[in-house]
Amino acid sequence: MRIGDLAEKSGLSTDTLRYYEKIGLLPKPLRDAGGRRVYDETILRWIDFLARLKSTGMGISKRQRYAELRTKGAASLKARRIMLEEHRQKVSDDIAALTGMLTVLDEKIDLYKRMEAGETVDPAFENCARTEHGARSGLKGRTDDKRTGAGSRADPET
Amino acid sequence: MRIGDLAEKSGLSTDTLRYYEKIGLLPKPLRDAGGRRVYDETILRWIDFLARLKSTGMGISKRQRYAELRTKGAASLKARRIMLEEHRQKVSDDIAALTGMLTVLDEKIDLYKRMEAGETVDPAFENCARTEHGARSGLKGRTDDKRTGAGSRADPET
DNA sequence: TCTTGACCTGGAGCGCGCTCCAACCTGTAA
DNA sequence: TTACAGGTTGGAGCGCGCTCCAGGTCAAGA
Repeated sequence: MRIGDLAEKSGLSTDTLRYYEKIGLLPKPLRDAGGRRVYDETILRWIDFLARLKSTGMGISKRQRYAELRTKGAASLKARRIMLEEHRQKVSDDIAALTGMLTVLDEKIDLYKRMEAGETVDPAFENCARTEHGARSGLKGRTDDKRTGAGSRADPET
Repeated sequence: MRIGDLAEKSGLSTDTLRYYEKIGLLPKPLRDAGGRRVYDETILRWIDFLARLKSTGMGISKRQRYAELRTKGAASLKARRIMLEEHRQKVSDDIAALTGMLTVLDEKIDLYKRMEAGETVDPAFENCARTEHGARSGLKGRTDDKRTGAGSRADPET
C-alpha cells in the first residue's frame, strides 16, 4: 500500500501523512526499491485512534508523547494507561460542559421563538438569570458581582 | 468600569478584550475624558455567552456573524435563532462523539490494566474489533476494507 | 523511447486566536 | 513634581495543524 492509497483509506491527505511522520505521530514506514513509502494495512487502526484523540481535544504535543510511548511497546503500558485516564477525565468534563450549553441553547431558542411571535418577554429573567447560576464556562465569576439591576435592556444576549 | 477591571471579571486579558473589539465581537465602549474605555457591567453577560459559544466549538467568523446580528436588535432575532439551532445540532453531535470516545477509552484502559497485570490478552479482539464497528470518527471507512488477519501484533493501539 | 502520474524532499505560507511589544498618554498619591 | 500604575495605538510574533509549492525521481503503459 502506497501513500496515495493510505490517504484515500484514512481520509488524511498525503501531505498530512508525511507531516505526521515527520513529527513522530506515525512510525517511519518501509520503502520500496524506488524509495516510496509502503504501508501495512494495520497502520489504519493507529491513524483511526489518533484521529479520535485529536477530535476529542488532545493536542499535537500529547499525541506525540503518546506515539512516542507506543514505540516503546509493553514497557510503556502504564504510562499510556495514565495518559488515557487523564484524557478520559477531560472528555468527561467536556461532555458536561456541552450538555450544559445544550440547555442554555434550548432556553435561548425557545425565548427567541416567543419573542419572534411578538410575546413580551423580559429576557433578563428567562435567560440571563440562568447564565448567572448555571455553569460559568471558565469565566472567573466573582461571588460578590453586583450586576446592575435586571432587565432594562430588551436584548437576550446581554 | 475600565478595561483592567473587565479583564479581571471576565477572565479575558486586556489584550484579548481590545482584540475582540477590533474584530467586532464586542461593541465599541464609551470613553472617559482621557480616552480610556469605560464598560457597563452588562457587557459581562455577552462576554460570558461568547465564551460559551467559543468553548463549545463556534469559531471566530461565526461569532463575528452572530455579534453583527446582535447589533441589529430585534430585526435579527430569527437569523440569530437559526444560528443557535445550527450550533445546537453541532453541540449535540459533539456530545455523541465524545460519549463514543468515552466507551473506547474505558475499554482500552481496562485492557491495559489487564495487560499490566500480566494477563495474556489478544488486543485485536478486545479493542480493534470495536474500533472497527464503532463510530469511525470522521475517517472515510470503506465497507470493502480487507484488513489483514486479526491479531498477530501485541500492541493495542494498532 | 516517451509520456504520464504518483511519489520524493525541503521549506514557505496560512488561518485561527490570541499575545506581546514599543512608544506614548493620563490621573492619582507622596 | 515626580513617580508610577494603568491606560492608548499600531503592528509584529507565535503555536497549532496543516497545506501548498518547486524541483526533482521513478515506473508503468502507449
